[in-house]
Amino acid sequence: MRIKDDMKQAALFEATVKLVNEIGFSASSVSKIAKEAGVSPATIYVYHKNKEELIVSTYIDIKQDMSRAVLEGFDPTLPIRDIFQNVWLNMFAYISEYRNYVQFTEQFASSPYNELVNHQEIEKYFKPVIAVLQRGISQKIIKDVDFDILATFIFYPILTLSNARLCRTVKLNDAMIEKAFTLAWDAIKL
Amino acid sequence: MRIKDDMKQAALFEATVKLVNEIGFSASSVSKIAKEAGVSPATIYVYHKNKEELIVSTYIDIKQDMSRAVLEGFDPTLPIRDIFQNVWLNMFAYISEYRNYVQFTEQFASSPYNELVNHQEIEKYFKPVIAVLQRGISQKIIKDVDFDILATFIFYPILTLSNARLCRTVKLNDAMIEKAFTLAWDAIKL
Amino acid sequence: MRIKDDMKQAALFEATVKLVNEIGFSASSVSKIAKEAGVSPATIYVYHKNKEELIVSTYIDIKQDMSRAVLEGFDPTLPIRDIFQNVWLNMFAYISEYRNYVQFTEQFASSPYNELVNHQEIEKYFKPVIAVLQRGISQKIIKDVDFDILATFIFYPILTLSNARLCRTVKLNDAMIEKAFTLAWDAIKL
Amino acid sequence: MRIKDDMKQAALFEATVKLVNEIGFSASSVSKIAKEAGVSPATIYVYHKNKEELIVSTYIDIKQDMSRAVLEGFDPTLPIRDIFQNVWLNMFAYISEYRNYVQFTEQFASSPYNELVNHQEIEKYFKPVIAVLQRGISQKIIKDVDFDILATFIFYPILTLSNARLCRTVKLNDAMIEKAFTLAWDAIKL
DNA sequence: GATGAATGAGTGTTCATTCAT
DNA sequence: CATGAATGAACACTCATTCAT
Repeated sequence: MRIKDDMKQAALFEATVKLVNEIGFSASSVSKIAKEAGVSPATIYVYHKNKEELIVSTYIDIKQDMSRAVLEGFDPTLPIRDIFQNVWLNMFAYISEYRNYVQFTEQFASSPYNELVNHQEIEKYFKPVIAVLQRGISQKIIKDVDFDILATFIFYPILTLSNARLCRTVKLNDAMIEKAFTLAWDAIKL
Repeated sequence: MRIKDDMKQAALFEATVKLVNEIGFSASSVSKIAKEAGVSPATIYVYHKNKEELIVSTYIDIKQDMSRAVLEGFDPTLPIRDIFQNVWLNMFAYISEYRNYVQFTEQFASSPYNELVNHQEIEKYFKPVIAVLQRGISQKIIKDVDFDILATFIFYPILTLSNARLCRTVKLNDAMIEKAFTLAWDAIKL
Repeated sequence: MRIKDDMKQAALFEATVKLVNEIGFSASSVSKIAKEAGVSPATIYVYHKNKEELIVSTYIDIKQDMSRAVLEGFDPTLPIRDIFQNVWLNMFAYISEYRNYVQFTEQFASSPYNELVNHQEIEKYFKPVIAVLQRGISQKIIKDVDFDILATFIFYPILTLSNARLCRTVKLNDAMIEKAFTLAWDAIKL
Repeated sequence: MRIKDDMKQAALFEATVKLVNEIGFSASSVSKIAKEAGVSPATIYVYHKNKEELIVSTYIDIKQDMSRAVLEGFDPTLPIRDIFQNVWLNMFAYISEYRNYVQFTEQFASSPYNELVNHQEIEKYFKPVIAVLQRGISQKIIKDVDFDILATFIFYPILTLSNARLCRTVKLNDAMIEKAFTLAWDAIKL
C-alpha cells in the first residue's frame, strides 16, 4: 500500500477553502473542488468519506491552526489586560495572513454545517483564554456578566473586522488595531 | 384573469426563511421551497425572476422590516445614551419575536449572495442611527474611532447574541439585556 | 361577441415567422411568440387550437400567398419557355420581398411538421404550372422524365438560391437571374 | 478506471439521427436520445459538452462520412463529364444506403444549428470536386456562371431526390439515375 | 492509491396549456 | 374577446457518489 499523498491532502484543503470563498458551499461541487486541486473527483473519496466530511474537516483544520496561532506567546503570568492584548495581536496577524481561512470559517459557522461539529471540542483549543477570563471576573477586573456575552464583545468584533468589505475600505494599521482593542477592553473591564 | 395572490407571496417568503434556516441555501431547492409554501415550483417564477432573486428579495424584505422595528419611537432629542438604549431594546424585541428572520440574514450576509445586494441602499434605512453616532463623536461623548469599528461594537454583538446556540442555552432576560447594553456603551463611550 | 381582431391575427403570423427564422421551432415558445406579437399567451388559443396548429397554418398561409404571387400574369397561350421564365421572375420577386417567408417554409418543409399538412392541397395551387409541364413533355419540348425529377430541377434551385448564406454573399441581379433560368431550362428542355 | 466505450459513442450517434428524423430537433430531448441509445442522460455529457454539441458533431460526422463515400474512385484524369457522373453515382449509392443520414443533414441545414458549424471546414472535404468545376469553366466545358449557382444545380438536386416523399413514391433505378444526371449535366454544360 | 467513466437523483428553469376574471 | 395567474410535465444539465481498472 502506497502512503497517502500529503500534497494531495493539502491541495484539497486549499481548493476547498478557495472555492467555497469564491462561489459558496452550494456551488462548490466535488468535481469543481477536484479540478481546482488537480485531482480526480474519485480521489477525494480516498481522503474523505463524503463531501460533508471534506468540508467539516476543512473547518476543523482551520480552527486548530487558528488556535495555535492565537495562543502563541501566551503567558498566564502577565497582567490580564496584556494577555488579551497579545491574543488580539495574534488574531490580527492571523487574519491578515490567512484572511481566506477566516472567511471560510465565518461562512461555515452560519451555515447548517455548523451543527455537525462538536463545538466543545473546538472550544477546548481556546481553553487557556477562557480561564483567564474567569480569573479576571473573580479578581473584579472584568465585568461579572454571562460568559457568552463577554465572548461576544471580545472575540466576535475581531472576526467582524476581518470582513471582506470592511477590510477593503479600511486598511487596518497598528494604531487602529490598538484603538479597536481599547474598545473591546473598555467593554468588558470593570 | 386571476389576480396575484398575496397569500402566495407571503407563503413563499416564510417557506424560504424556514427552509434556508433549517437546511441552508444549498439544500433549499426551488422545488422544496415550493412544496413548503404549498405552490407549484413554476409558480415561484410568477413572483420571482429566479432563485437568486427570490432569496435576495427575501433578505431585503427582512432588512426593511427590521429597520422599521428598530427605529420605533426614535427620538433624536433624547440624550445619546438613551437613543442607543432604545435601539437596543427594539432590536432585542425584534430578535426575540423574529429570531428566524435574523438567522436568515446572518447566513445570507456571509454567503456569496451578499455581494448581490446594494448595501448602501440598506444602510439608508439605518441612517438616523448613524447620524446620532456622528453627533456623539463631535460632542466628545463617543470615541473618535473609524465608523466601521464603532459599528462593529454596537450593532454586531446584538446580532451575535441572537445566535441560535446562545439563545438556546441562555434565555436573555431584561437584566441581561441591560448589562449587555452597558458593555456596548462602555466600548464606544469616551 | 366582439369580432376577432385581424390586427392580432396578422401580428401573430408575423411574430411566428420572425421568431422561427431567428431561433428555430424548438426555441419559439408560445409565450415568446405572444410577447413578440404584443398579446397574451392565452390570446393565441383564441385564434389557434394549439401551437402546432399555429405553425402549420402559418405555413399554409405563406404557401397560398406564394402561389398567388407566382401565378401573377400567368398566360397559358405563351410559348412554354416564356411561361416558365415568367414563373421564375415572379418567384424571384417574391423571394426578394418576402425572403423571411420563404426561409420559414424551407425550415418547415424539412421538419416533422411537414408531415402534418396535406401536400396535395398545396400542390393544387400550383396546378396550372404543372399542366404546362405536362404539355411540354407531350409536345417533345421538355424531357420525358419522371415529373418529380423535373420539378427538382426547376423549382428547387429557386428556393436554394434564396438561401440566407447565398443571398448574403451574392446579390442576385437581373443578369444572374436570367442565367440561372437558362440553367434550369437547359436541364429540362429536350 | 473504465475506458470510454466506442459502442456507446456509436449508439448515441445512431439514436440522435433516428430521433431527429422521426420527431425533429425540438422534440428530440436529451433524455429521449439517451433512452434510445440505451444509456443514462448523464452519460451523454461524458461524450458531449451539451445537446448542441451532440447534434452539431453528429452532423459533422455525417458530412465527413458522406465526402469519403462521394470521392471514392475519384480520378481527375478522366473527362470532366465522367468525373461528375462518378460523383453522382457515389452520391446515390450513399443516399440509398444511408438515407436517414442525408435526411438528418437536410433538416440540420435549414435549422438554426446550421449557423454553428464552420462551413468552410466542411466544404474542404469536397474540394477536389470544386476544383474540377473550375477547370471545366476555364476549358469552356461548363457554363461561366457564379459558382454558387452551378453548385445549386449539381449538388442540391441530388439531395432533394433523396427526399423522403419522393423516394417513397419513386424507387430510383439505374436508368432514372442516368436520366437525372443528364438533366444536371445539361444544366451546367456549355 | 488513483482515476475517468458512468449514473440515478436531483437541480433551476421553461413549456404548452387552462382557468378565473 | 382578452388576459395574467397558475401549473404539471418536461427540459437541459449537474450532482455526489460508485465502480472497474
